[in-house]
Amino acid sequence: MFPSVRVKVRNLDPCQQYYVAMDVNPVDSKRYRYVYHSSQWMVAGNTDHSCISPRLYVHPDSPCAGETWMRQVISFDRVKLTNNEMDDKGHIILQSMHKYKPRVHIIQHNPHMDLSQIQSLPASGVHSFSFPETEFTTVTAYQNQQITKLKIDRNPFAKGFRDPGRNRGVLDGLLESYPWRGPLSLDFKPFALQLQGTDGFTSSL
Amino acid sequence: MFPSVRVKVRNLDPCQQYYVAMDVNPVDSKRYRYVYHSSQWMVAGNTDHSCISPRLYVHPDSPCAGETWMRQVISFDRVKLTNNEMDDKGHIILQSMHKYKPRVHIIQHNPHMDLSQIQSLPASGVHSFSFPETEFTTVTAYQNQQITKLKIDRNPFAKGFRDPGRNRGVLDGLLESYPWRGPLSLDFKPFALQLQGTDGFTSSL
DNA sequence: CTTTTAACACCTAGGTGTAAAATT
DNA sequence: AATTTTACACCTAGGTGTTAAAAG
Repeated sequence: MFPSVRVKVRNLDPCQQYYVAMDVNPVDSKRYRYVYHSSQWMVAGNTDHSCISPRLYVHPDSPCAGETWMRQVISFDRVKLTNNEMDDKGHIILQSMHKYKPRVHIIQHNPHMDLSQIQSLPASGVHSFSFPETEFTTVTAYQNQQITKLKIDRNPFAKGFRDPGRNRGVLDGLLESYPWRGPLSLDFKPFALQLQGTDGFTSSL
Repeated sequence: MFPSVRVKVRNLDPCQQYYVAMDVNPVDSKRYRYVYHSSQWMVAGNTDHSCISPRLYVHPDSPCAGETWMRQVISFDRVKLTNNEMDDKGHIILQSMHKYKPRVHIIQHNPHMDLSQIQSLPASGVHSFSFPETEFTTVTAYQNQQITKLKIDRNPFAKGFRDPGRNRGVLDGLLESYPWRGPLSLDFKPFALQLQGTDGFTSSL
């Protein structure tokens, strides 16, 4: 998943232990198609079969003290997406041509529970955050050439496809429409959610 | 560090949480030199200055339930050694031309303590194990050609130096003198330490 | 003289988009 | 016709011993 979700969190108890996790929720029950001439995603029908329960990606630094979580940008750059409903590698399962929105969860560590293998969210002690600007549409082949160029330009692993001369102008325009101002900001005080920046965001199924 | 220390552990409380860690202790206060004609390490003097407190490598799966630790071979294949006393990357600091022996520690997770950043062993709740056959001598350049060949043959990252035709006979002899019978075995019952196998073992400083 | 460092070629391991083929 | 899969070249990232130079 690139760009990856990056988050800063505040107002945790420095001495308390927390798990931090991410999942990805459907925005609606619609299937979409991309209309080239208007450069827009349009509703193309309803979701066939409702999906399995969404998988949880637990941040590999978990569990960790609030102090440590707050000191760093929390980056979910190892999250993997798949459209294979039979996936056995723990990847997050999504349906192609659908809209999704990531959620970030701050989970208070309860010493009485063994969370080392958690696969779903506990019933209590969880605060969840999501950011409208991180909504994205899943594809198996790119529909929007601007997204392709954004990825080639920003992802180090795609360096082989950069064309230093020819595409410069295109990229400049791209960076305007996909601002890149740093990590999202979580404030742990309930009802005091605050955004610090935005990330352009796409899936790369 | 190759070969890496690999260990199986038994008789943990399946529901208890444990940290597993490794450190490397000096065997004596002697400096050694390798004598070619007798293919032996000989004492060459005493250690100049006694070292800093040994660094602890905490296994990245920590903390984890006893059940999970027992289900898998615990492999310390990410341990890094250095002779740089000013190292700031958390590597284990050793002096070259000295003898060392790794120790494995099973640390009961105390919910009242934050062990997520432990740098030294707690005063209680620790069981430590070491295996005589894992003793090794540190070098900055290989002294013993058998060790070189063992590493080239067994380490996937050294595949580029394998010579399929010419060295076959030499390697066969090597494998006899450096048995490779699988992971070491830890039994958590005190005073019931039991070895299941042995690892040939060298540093690659 | 012995020991250590640094640049190097050669690997493993795995994250990219591309293009053609396969599927629906 | 639209969507998905597969093989591929091209990267990043980093673990090997070698070799020649440097250090002691």
